[in-house]
Amino acid sequence: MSTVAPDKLQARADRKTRKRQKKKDRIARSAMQALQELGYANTSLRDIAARADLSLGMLHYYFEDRTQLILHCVSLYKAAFISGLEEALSDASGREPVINALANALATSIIEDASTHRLWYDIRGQAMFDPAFRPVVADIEASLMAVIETAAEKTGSARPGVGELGYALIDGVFRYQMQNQVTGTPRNHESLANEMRSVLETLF
Amino acid sequence: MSTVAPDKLQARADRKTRKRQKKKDRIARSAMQALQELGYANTSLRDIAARADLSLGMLHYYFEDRTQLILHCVSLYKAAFISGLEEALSDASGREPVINALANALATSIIEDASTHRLWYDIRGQAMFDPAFRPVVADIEASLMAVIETAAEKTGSARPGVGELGYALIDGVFRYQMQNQVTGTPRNHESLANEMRSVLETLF
DNA sequence: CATAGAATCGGACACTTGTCCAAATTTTAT
DNA sequence: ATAAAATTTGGACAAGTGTCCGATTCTATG
Repeated sequence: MSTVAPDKLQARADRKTRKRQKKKDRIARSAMQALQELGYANTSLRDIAARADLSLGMLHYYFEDRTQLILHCVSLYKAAFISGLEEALSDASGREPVINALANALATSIIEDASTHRLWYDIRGQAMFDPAFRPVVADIEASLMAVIETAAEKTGSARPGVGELGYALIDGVFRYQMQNQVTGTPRNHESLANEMRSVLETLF
Repeated sequence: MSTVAPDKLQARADRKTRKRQKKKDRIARSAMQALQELGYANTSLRDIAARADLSLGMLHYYFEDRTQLILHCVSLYKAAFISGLEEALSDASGREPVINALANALATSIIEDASTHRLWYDIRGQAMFDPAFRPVVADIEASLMAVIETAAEKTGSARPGVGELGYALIDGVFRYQMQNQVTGTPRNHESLANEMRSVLETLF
């Protein structure tokens, strides 16, 4: 029947699915624009399609439904933010340098990606009501705790549970900084980093 | 024309508006049930009407629109939660008692009113996208910072900005505790209070 | 008791939503 | 070049939304 070897067929199918993945990523990145601006509750598929210059049917062709599309967007957030933190941390060693690296990376992200984080907090809140979002949220939070944990180890202040508690504390400050950045009182990098540094000093 | 004295008329009008306020409160308290369960994005006026045994027109008769109704609900949250904290704090004096009172009050509220706080965090998140919610949110947050501030004074550890930073830190832990309570791993009062106490010890 | 005004109801209204599909177009494989 | 498959389109569709209003019932006032 088939005129080509099975492994050829396999490779071909793989190429297809990889290409499809890339396309999904591109669509999701476009969708992010609308989601970041309008928020989960106020963004319709038509908003996304319009801002991304895509037809409505396309979204359904690449994503099963609205939830799957948003979930994909959140995964992209995770990849970008977490790997940025890990990189910043990997370059540092010694207590003060590690604290500085973390504080600086967080402050930079507040200034550059405030509206991305705003969307993240929106989705995390939705997960409190819609269980469909919980696995992705739990996954991201676990990664963030792991980042805190390695930072704690690098500063020689690793205690049991420091990842979990540290995440909650840092997140509280980080979210509040984001809120001020978005709703009225933006601060500069130095001010944000200083505040975060003082928190990390008492944590580690 | 009028056969009664003007102050009589005034008193009558006042009684009317007071009665109307009470009714609005009662409706809002009923609406809370639906909102707490379904969240801001997934609660329609029909959900509210059904669960509160009210007609759809009633909601429009007492509240200008959906936003006003939800805003009223959030105000009720503020009144209940903040006054509870203030009361708990007013009974205590001396460093350890104050820290204990605050930690206990917060832990109790996590256990008893987890889904109310879940709604609060939902609304606070909405405020990041819809400016209509920001004044109420800012008002509540200011009250919470004031509570932290007085607690700091009572423990003799008042520094400039302790209310703001303290709020961000405590809120981070409080929200995370709420999340665990709601999505899977509920803890008992002692465990919650202990964690919060250790945070307050380092803050104050 | 009569009656004006408030309170309540149930449904109409215009609009938006997510989902889906048949047809048209483009890409790929033979 | 031709057939087959993948992609893209534009719109249809039903369900759900907030808002609003005429008709009805209740309540208090004279």
